[in-house]
Amino acid sequence: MPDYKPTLNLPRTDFAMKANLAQNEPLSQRRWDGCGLYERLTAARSAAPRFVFHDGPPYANGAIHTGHLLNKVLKDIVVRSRLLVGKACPFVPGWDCHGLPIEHRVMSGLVESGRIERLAALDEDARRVAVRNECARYAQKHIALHIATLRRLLTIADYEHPYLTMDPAYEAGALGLFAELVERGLVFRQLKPVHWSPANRTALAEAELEYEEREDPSIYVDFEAEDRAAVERAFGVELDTTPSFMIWTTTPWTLPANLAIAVNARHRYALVEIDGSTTVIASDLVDRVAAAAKAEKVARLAETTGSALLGLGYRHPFIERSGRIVAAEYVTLEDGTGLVHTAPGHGEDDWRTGLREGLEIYCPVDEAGRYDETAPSFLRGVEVWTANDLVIERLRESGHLFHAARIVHSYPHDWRGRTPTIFRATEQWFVGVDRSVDAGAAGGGEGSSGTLRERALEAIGSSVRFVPEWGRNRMRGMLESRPDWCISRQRAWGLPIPAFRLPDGGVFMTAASVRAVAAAVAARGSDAWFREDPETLLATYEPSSDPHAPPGLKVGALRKMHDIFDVWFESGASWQAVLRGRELGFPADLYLEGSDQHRGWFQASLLPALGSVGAAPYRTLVTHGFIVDKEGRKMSKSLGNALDVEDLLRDFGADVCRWWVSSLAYENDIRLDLEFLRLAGESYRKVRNTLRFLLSNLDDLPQDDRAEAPDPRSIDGWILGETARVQRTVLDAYERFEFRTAHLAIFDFCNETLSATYCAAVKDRLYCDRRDAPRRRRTQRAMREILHVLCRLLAPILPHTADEAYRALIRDAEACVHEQVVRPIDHAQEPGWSAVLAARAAAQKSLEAAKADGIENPLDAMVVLPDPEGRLEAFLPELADLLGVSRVALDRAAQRVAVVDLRDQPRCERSWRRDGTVRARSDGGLLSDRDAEAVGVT
RNA sequence: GGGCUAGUAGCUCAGAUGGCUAGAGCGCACCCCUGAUAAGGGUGAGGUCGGCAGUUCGAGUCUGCCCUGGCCCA
Repeated sequence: MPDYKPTLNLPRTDFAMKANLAQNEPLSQRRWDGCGLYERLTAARSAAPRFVFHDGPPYANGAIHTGHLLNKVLKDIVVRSRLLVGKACPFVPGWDCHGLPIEHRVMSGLVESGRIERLAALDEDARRVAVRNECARYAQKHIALHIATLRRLLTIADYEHPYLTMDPAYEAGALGLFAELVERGLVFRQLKPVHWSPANRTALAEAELEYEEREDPSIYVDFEAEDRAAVERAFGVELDTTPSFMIWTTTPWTLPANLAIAVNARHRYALVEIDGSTTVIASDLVDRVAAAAKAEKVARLAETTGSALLGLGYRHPFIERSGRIVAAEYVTLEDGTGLVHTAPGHGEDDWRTGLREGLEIYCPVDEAGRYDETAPSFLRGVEVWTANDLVIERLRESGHLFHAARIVHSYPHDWRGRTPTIFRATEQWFVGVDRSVDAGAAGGGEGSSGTLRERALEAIGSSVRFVPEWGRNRMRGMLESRPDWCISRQRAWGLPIPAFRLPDGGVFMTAASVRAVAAAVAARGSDAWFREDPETLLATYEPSSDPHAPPGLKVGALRKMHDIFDVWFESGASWQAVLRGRELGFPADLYLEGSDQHRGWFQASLLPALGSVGAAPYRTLVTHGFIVDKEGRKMSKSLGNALDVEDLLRDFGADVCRWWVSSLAYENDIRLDLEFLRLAGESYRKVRNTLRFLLSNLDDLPQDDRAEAPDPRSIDGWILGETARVQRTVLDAYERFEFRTAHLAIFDFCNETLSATYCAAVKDRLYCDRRDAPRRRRTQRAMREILHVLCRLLAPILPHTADEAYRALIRDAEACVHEQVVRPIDHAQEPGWSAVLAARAAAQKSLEAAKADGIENPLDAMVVLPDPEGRLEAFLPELADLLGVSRVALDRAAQRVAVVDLRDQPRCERSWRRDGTVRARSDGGLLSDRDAEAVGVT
């Protein structure tokens, strides 16, 4: 029997089945970098419609983690899908460089290495510059690491020219924006309590605190009511003595700053007689207080609600001053008395309450932790820690001390000296959200007036698109309740707030002076603030032309102040410093970040933009969720369930990671486990093998082969119609940021439409038809067209694989799919195909059932399809291939599919089909007519 | 404690305006192919739709409460 295998047109391609991504992807990356792909695209699309997509700056610290992977891959799919439709999509990656985490790290390093001692010899400014240099180096190092990994992730961006918030041009942009806000009257100074280290005379951030056990006094204090009758009315009783309000505190030293007592309006409060004193305590806490004080006689006289107590007055126990009862939600029944001593200068909650109630933010404690001149005489000059006992003694003497004990509790300490810290009100800079924007100020600013809050609510309510839509509601809630924005920090590593101290103790900073400093910073970086004197910094400032300059201002008499900006202010200025500064376009079409940025960067960007240009800096906000582990728990290093991105790239490859990302419902939490990536890898291989099968059958198709579109009733006409449909679906999904829909459409197309249906059906003609048979060529041309479409549609998700396949397709190793634009493809769908596919499904079930009768191979069968309306007739030439059987017949009278056993009929030794034409040929083999013709025998 | 959000087969997800025996892919099981071969094809088994009440002729889909996660606040 002749061996016919060599006469077949079997598949051939260099496109390997095994992707070897970890090894080959870096080669792709190098090839793209080598040809300057980003720059080439920028140049090629310079006149094209632009999609302005602005990157939010990750913090320049640590390594790229899985959250970055998610974020940056989603962004890259956006960029590449816009490039695919011919748009220009400049994408400048950014890094947030300043801030405490880096400064903290650097300081720890300096302490450990002992170099901190050497810095101590320097003056204040020189020390700051030295620390800043270290910080800058640290940031730079991590940015380089980030970029390397992001490149390895196959993201396309202007990595040669990233924006760094520590670059002079950026800093100047941020200061310019700040000047606008100053000009519009949105920036002001106000006291606010911060964590303070009396030992080091410095403000501390939350991260610089270490909580340690500490023993403190625990005292219950009676604050005498001012108006007995009012209390009687509140409780509906008559009394023969003036009652008091009982508070509990562990910081007696803050009592001199007491200005109010807070209650929870919803709780119940009791008027009690307890060991001789008549006082008010939360009903649920009476027993607890009595037990703590070992009180013997406790009698409840009456009860009322917290709201009934609001507004009642009391006398301060040792200062000539009155206070009143105010409401606060944070008052709980956990401990104490349910009445909270409130000192707006000594606590964050107290401060908020104070602002709301219009209380003074009073803080009689200086930076060394000693009372100032405003304190009562027995405390002046005394350290707060010593004051505790003095205060207690004074309360005891005057009969206001109900009970005193000691308590061991967790208390914040300065991370360096391990000394206890206090809350102390200091002057801070704020951007006011409820101040009306001074629209008349020079420089304009469109839009109506209104406050930042009003403008923000309006912007996100109408002019910004949210994906997912619920982001709008979430952000609205946050904007409605957000406080004024405290933009100052007392650190070294940051952008200085360019304010000066006047000789009279006042503060000098105007829009014009900020702009002058911005010019200096633009030229010499923000280190200039620490290196230069006020005259140099304000070289371009002219007091006589600044209407806001204080009279008689002498620049030489100014002293620099040393607050720096909150890093959120800096990153929030990116639209100004980058989009406008580099003329990339404003506002941005898109910001895409994790949903935590509804409070963070989105707001930090929105508020200043509304305050200066009067418009939101973005048109659309897309947010994604957070990576969690297999069980849905937060992923973190400390929990030990974090996955390393470098490991993932090595073990799975960037394309597989990206394929996984594209499959996600990214707006929710995202579970990640090695198992999921393994599954993504399998589905990736399905796509890859489909590409490979298509490519491997084009080996002999002449490059210049062209022909008219195939008959829509042919299988090739059908597949081209399907291809067009998939392209529409995928492009539409990309457009709407529904990458998952694109992923599914592509996968389903590769898996079902192509691999299981089309490719299986056309194998026979590809392998067995004469090489240049019209039917075979028609299929090859269809496959080539499919590949052109598929490579492009895959390019945003699988940059390496799509490019690899594309280069194999057009047989040009230098080609690049990423420079290609989507192909117009318009093939009509022949409506009869749905009946054909339904018949195919029915036939497959019948064939499966026929296995029981011994017909295990479909090529041993003929299928008779019922065709009552004759709808299948036009497709008859393709039906046998489509069903994978040897023959198909149609029967108008039949009700159901019939499978006919052909095993007694001769089988073609070349095509293995029993199509009824098989007979012995001149070469001695058994062949069908088609195969005899292909081999050239008779 | 508050705002937003999620909980549907082992896994990832679909399931406008409430309406037939709740869908898809992967995985799994069984079978076929051995001319896509560390590939390919077919068939099939898997779910009390987080829990408990309620509204309704009828609820995965509406309401309330609860449980378990996530983000942001307090």
